[in-house]
Amino acid sequence: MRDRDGRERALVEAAKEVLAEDGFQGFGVNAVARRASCDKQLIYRYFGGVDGLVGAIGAELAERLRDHLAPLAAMGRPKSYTELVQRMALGLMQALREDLLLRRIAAWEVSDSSALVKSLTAARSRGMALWVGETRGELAPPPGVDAPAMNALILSAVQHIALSAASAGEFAGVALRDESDWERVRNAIKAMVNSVYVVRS
Amino acid sequence: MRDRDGRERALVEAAKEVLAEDGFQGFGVNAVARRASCDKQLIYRYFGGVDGLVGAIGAELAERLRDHLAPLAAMGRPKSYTELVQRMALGLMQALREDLLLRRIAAWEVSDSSALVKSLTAARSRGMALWVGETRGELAPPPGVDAPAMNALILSAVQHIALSAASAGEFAGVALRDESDWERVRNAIKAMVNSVYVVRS
DNA sequence: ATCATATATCACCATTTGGTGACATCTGTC
DNA sequence: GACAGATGTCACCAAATGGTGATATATGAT
Repeated sequence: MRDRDGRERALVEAAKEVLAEDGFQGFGVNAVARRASCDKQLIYRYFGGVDGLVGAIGAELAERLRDHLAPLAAMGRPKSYTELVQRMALGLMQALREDLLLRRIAAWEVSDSSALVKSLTAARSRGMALWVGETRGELAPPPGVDAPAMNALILSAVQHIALSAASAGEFAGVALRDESDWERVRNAIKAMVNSVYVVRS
Repeated sequence: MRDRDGRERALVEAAKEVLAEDGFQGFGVNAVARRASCDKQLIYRYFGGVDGLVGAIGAELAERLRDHLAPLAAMGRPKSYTELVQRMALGLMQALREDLLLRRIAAWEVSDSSALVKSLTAARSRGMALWVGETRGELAPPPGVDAPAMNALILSAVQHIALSAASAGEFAGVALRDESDWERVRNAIKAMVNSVYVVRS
């Protein structure tokens, strides 16, 4: 037996590269096998087809996301719920900006409802939840706010902005190109989180 | 000459149907021609290829979006900037929920940066801007808020939530299925817009 | 050394895609 | 009616895709 584990890893690696570079549209057994310089038959044998390959990517996904969020954890515990959410939002935005693969997967998620992609969605969710669970501590949202819904909106906004930036360079007339553009977005996000979770008197 | 105009319209109609039903992945000359029950050659002759066909869809898009937003206009002028933005956000959300084609185009926009799709993005933007221009009146955002950036975030959130709902039925652990789920989201959006544009003292 | 098995490659299949050239048919003009 | 241009259909092409059977090659146990 030559090096099965190595082959499998090479295939997963190739799959991630193809997905990142060509997007989910060009994603398939032929492209991946070509990239990995091996026969596509191996994909069927080792992963049972493209589904298994995607599953393998998903398995790494939570960890990958966690790595992106790690620097945030190093900042110490957030002092308030507001700060927690701000970090989460800005952290996710930064991760998406840096990581082409993450963006491609996020785009895939909203473009396809096949079971194939559900596993990816689940993995990403898990990654986020994991991080939140770790850094949340005792912090709780102010009463009278539907925090889960609000956070879903905030994360939605971040995700969509990041995707639009990469594909169109702007959204709703707001440019999303150089660093000053992003500074503007960061400020808007902070302000938004601030006002949403402000303690009313 | 048999009925060129009719053919062209039939082709555009077929293109919209294919795009709505199969998404942009299955979109191509073959599928459209098959759907329109005519030869694909006509697509090349009349539209110069798939690009022209997409362009024709784009041309109808602003109007289509405007139709969706029309009921809102019938509510009379908003009393405050907050109300204006709320209506815009909820209106866009409703439009996306109702209109599969709109969703598919939105998904396409974040998945593909080809010039093909740029025209669609532009058309959609135009449609929104058009409506805002019509109903804005004298209303202005409170000072000290970066309204364009804030609105971009809000619309981003709406758009992504609508897409996630259709493809996954949830986002960030928040269910997006029955009407009570959506009521929850509507309330969160209203609350968000409210707090963001609240007049501080 | 032998033999079964895991590993890897190749050749091939039917199907679909985007695209084009050749041909038939209809229609308005002269 | 004859003719030219517009309109429509058909057949075909090369390329790529997902998928599979047959076959070679290396490895480990006996």
